[in-house]
Amino acid sequence: MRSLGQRIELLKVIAHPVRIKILEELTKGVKCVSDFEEFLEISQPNISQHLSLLRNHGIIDFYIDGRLRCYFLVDPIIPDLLEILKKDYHEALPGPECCPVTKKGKYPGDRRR
Amino acid sequence: MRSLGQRIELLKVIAHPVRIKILEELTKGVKCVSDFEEFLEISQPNISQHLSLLRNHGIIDFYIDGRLRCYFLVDPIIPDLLEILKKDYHEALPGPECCPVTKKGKYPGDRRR
DNA sequence: TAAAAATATAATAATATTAGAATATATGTA
DNA sequence: TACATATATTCTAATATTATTATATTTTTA
Repeated sequence: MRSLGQRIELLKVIAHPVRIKILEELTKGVKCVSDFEEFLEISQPNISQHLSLLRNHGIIDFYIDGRLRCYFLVDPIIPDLLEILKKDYHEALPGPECCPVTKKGKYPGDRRR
Repeated sequence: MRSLGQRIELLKVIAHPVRIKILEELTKGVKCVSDFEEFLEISQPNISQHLSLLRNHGIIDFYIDGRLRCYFLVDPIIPDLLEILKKDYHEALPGPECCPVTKKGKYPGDRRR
């Protein structure tokens, strides 16, 4: 199982608008850097930086085709994670029924709120 | 559906060791602040700060019981997300079969790597 | 009503993340 | 071999996040 540290790392890496867009594109298939330049409105060096970060974390990889670098997804958690993030959840979780027990709770009076 | 911005916000909020521990505890049930003090090795004000952040994002809420604040989970995506993060994925995603098409790709030579 | 317990808020200093600018590298082509 | 194309790397300034410290608020209890 991923350690706590690894889970945090993964979340931090994904939690950026450019990087999540990159990953969403890659779930559809291989893309080279200049493909990304078409729809990400940031500079080429910046795109490369984000791609490197994703690669250093083992989330994506690439193969070389001439002077192109073709990136693709490697980490299988990514599609699942992206899917859940897009899913609609209508109901909030049910609140605690009544007087649930916290360690210090004694509930001497009425519960408020 | 959650907007891109909302998805990023959510990920950023969760991507912190203390906050993810708080959320994992809350999937088990209600906890008050001093319950958290027992197993998080950080100061009380710091715990409060993290709880406030989670609350401001609508991820948790609390009710008041005397001088206790009893926190509980509200956002239904959280248990699903935490579960996926812990799940074991053995295999990497299958790499691109052969010569997948990127916009600029012409594959004149051999594919390397 | 004064003291204590439980928790929150505010200000700040330390640290991490980010984008931008300049430059470098590698490969294909004229 | 010189040039153009595709992409990466390095350094830096701006910004955001974090933990710490001190203090405030609210509620119960003596």
